[in-house]
Amino acid sequence: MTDPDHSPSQAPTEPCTEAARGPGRPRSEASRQAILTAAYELLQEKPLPEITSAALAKRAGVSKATLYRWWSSKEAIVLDGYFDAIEHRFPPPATDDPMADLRSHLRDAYSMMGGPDGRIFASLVASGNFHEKLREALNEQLNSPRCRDTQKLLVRAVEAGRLAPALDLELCTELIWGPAFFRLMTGAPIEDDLADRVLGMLVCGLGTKA
Amino acid sequence: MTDPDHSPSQAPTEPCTEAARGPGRPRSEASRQAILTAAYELLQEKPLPEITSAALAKRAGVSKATLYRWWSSKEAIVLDGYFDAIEHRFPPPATDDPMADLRSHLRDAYSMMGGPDGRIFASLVASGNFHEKLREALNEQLNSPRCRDTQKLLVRAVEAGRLAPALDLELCTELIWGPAFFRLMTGAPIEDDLADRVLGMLVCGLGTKA
DNA sequence: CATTTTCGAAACGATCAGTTTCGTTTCGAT
DNA sequence: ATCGAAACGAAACTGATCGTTTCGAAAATG
Repeated sequence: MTDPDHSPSQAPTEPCTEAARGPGRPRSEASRQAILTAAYELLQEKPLPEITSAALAKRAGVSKATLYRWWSSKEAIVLDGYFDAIEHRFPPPATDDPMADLRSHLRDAYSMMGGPDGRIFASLVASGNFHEKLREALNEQLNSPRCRDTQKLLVRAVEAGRLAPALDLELCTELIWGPAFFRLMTGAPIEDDLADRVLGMLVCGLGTKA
Repeated sequence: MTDPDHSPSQAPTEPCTEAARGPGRPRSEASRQAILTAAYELLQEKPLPEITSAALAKRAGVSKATLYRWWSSKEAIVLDGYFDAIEHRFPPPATDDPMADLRSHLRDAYSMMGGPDGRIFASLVASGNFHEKLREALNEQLNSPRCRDTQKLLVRAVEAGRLAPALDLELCTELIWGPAFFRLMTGAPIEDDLADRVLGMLVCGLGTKA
């Protein structure tokens, strides 16, 4: 019978970041980089389910054996490649104007979501629905940190008296990011001015101004 | 190769409800229903990619040939099964209180999203990322109609003076539905009171009260 | 130089979507 | 009644991809 495999063997996903101390041939750093690069390149060309381990190996110029020696699954490789590529983008702004920072942060995020990396992100999030490991990694390494960034900026705006005190920060974050997720998942484009429009409408509220 | 363009996609989705006109054995309505029911049952048990056509056929008590005689793909079958099951749920409310209607509409939607049907919806939306046909069908037959419902209620609330005039209805809708999509895609639960909290925060806005 | 480990090539076994074949069944039309 | 067109079930069949393994050769360390 089929059983939801869920890797019986504990994942060798442990990619000894540190140099091998023991004797013997050390891991090839060149291959590692080639694999991560190939993964990101392929992600730009096709959604995750259409990326085959064979194509990945071929693009990277390594064998499949090498892939599975260091990663537990195709998903793990591709995710690493994505993280590796986008790791140092969009550091949260930190000027002395909290609202400007918030707007700038949102613009960065929405700009990313609207471009090629957004499509990649969408395909990863979508795949997360079918691979709990993938979803968790995505949440822990991308979504949660980004949401924390947003919340820090929100807190600063509240402290500066620009936003209402006692805000539900988590809900705020979801309202802010919601439209991007909505469009990502429905396939609608994310225009350049969307971030500003979202922020504007959110700050003002839908209600009639008293 | 035989003509790959069997029937233009979604056409066989709506098979003759009436008896077949031409000669020959008419289509088995029992099989059709059994297939749709089986599809919905399987969707409740596992995400779409894990549903095999063989399992679908077995559950419905039909042969795979019958499946593909009437549907063009596994996705089309499953989508039909889902639509068939949820078709007549949650008609948009229409009392004389626009804001109450809006709240009630949102509660219904979020309640669905938070339950088993929401998980199914999530898996379908996620799969839509990898099947353009599926995404389009989902948008046309579910997302767009629901958003139109929301917008109608918004318009009525505006006309009643309960919401600000000249609202960007599309953006409003995305803000309203955004948090549900966000949670659906990150795997976070959707609590019973989320709809009210979203609506409350949206109507008031994040800004400091003037 | 010996040890240890990697690497590439290829093969393996399994699964799945979708198609085809074939013999049987069903029903409308004659 | 009966004929025949089309639907039906069972199962074989395509063609593709998957994760994983095996094996010998290459290479880096001590």
